[in-house]
Amino acid sequence: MKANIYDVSTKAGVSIATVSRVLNGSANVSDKTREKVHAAMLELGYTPNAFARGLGLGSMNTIGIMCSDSSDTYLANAVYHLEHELRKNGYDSFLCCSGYELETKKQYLKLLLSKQVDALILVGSSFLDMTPENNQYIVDAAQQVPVMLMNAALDKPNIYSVLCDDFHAVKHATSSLIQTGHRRILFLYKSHSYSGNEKLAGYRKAFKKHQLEVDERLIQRCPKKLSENIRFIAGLYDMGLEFDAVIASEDIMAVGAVKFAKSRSLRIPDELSIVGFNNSVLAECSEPAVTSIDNRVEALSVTTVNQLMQLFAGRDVPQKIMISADLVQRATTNFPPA
Amino acid sequence: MKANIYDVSTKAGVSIATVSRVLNGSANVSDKTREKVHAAMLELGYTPNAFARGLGLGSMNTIGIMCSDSSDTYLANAVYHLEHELRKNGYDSFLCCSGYELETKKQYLKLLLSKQVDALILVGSSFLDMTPENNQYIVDAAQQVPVMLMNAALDKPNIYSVLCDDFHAVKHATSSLIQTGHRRILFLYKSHSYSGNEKLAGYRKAFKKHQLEVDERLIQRCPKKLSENIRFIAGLYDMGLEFDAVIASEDIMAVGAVKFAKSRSLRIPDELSIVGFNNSVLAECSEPAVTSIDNRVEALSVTTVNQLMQLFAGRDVPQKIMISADLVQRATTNFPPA
DNA sequence: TTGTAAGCGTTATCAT
DNA sequence: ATGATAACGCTTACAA
Repeated sequence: MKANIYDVSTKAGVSIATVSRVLNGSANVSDKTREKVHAAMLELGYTPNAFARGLGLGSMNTIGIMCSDSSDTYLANAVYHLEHELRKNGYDSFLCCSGYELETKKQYLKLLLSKQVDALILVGSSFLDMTPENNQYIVDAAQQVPVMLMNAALDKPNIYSVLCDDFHAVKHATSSLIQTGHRRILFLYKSHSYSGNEKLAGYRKAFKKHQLEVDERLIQRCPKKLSENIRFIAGLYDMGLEFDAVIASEDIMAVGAVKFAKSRSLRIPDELSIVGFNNSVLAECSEPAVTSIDNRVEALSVTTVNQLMQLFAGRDVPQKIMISADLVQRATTNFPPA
Repeated sequence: MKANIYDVSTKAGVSIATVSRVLNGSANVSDKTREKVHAAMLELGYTPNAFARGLGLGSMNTIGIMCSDSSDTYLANAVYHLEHELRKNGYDSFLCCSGYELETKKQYLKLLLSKQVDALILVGSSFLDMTPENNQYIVDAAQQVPVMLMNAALDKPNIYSVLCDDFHAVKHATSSLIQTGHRRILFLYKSHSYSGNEKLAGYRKAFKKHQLEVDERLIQRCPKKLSENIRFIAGLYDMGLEFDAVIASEDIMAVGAVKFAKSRSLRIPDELSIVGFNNSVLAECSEPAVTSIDNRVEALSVTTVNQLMQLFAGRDVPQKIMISADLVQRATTNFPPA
């Protein structure tokens, strides 16, 4: 039924080597033979076998994209742009959603490697653990193929990082809140990931800059699910924790803060200012729309792929590239125009 | 550097056939040899070559997932659940975002096929064109591998469909709006896709059932982008089009309707009732939260993969499976409790 | 239970 | 410019 290179060679009356040359666009083929071969291919409906090709070449032009959860708005966007950019460059993408369990991550990464991917892209800082041993599996993987980290950094051989300057972004946003008269700024974070820590450091730095003390009770780990985070924030409020502003490490938490404010009839931004993170569609959907830090997922994705292509081309590439964030002001803050 | 099956066989002092048997968990291997082989593998850090395996087996256990745009909330969720379910069954996923251009879709589908995927899953009704010739490329693809359509249907050999009963869902929602006193129900749609048509048919059917005429001006194609769709709806309103309810074929448009209502100080749901579609996080983020038709993307995804696995197992599977939708009531409607 | 050997469909290295 | 032929690393009858 399905034709292979031998069938084509017989039909065209040439050797398989010549067919292979035509297939790969080698210059060393006469126009006449090329025509003949093309005709034979067309007639037989020939499709080259990718496995055989991969076996011979040692590559199927395939990249493994790993993320914890591609249904997350931010990660979904990253995956989308990565896939797009990779395809532009002739690469297919294996998608792999690993969840947040270390063991699963290890296992899935191994699976991806076993499929002979040409490189790995790990999206999101959730892949970096604070305990170095827990990152060893990434270091090991990098012995086989280049590993690109998006929004994380790990200074090891064959590992490259492209990330957003979360530290300065949060520092700047916090500073703006302080300058507009806020002192009790609730900092909501999701986890102690690499970027989670960067954001928190930016928060602290802003207070330091303004010679203010940080009240540690204002730093809170917050659930991600909307219904839960609303309840969580309300819980803090009801326990007597006072705050006049919120910085959230994810837009969904900022939306939760908006909903909380509504439920207690707090005026936004007068009684409560809110800043989100990611500048996702969620920030827009909220009413009032949420001021959000744009960590430029598209630029990050494009850069990541570009770096990888440079690497494939044998060029020297920097181990770490930092892209600065934007602050998109909407109705939950009253910052003065820049 | 990297070990292959021969290295393992030498180190273990057995033949490659035995190594292969161990690799594939064949029963016909003595425990002792199995141990030896495992030890050798471990020592050499052996990883089987997937290409060679694929070449021998004719499959790499890989499924091609194609969607127009994985950054779309709904599609991102579908992709997430599909990938998850496929992995459970030992399959990897090639992700391919094709956009909405027919030529690109054709080209990408060919690309996916050239990678020797075991099946194709096309997510979203945007893959079905109203002009049958434009679907021929899908029919052709189905000659090579089974094609699963998620939220679309095409009655051709080796093509299977899993879809949500959009027709009845919209009919029911429209009916409920009529029963709660609405007569001028604005129907906002994105495109004339398969499911787009089903939804519209449900809308019309509800009016017919209640022996009411449909005002065609109330059926409007609406931009997807939030800022644009708010403007679009406001435009209709300002042109004098009267409506007391909105049914949107996507949550984002329903959110647009909410924002429009806010901008004109229309009370929700008293002066304007709104129903969205997909029951996505966007519906929750809105204020007030939007009543939305839940087309059960997870159930759809799981079923799609299950069907595929049945098919692989050689069992007979129905060409078309329909799953009914849920109506999730929130604050933009005042339907009586069911 | 284990081994031998023939594929699987390419690419690449030689010759010619 | 073209053709033989040896890899590539694995699976799987068929033998033993």
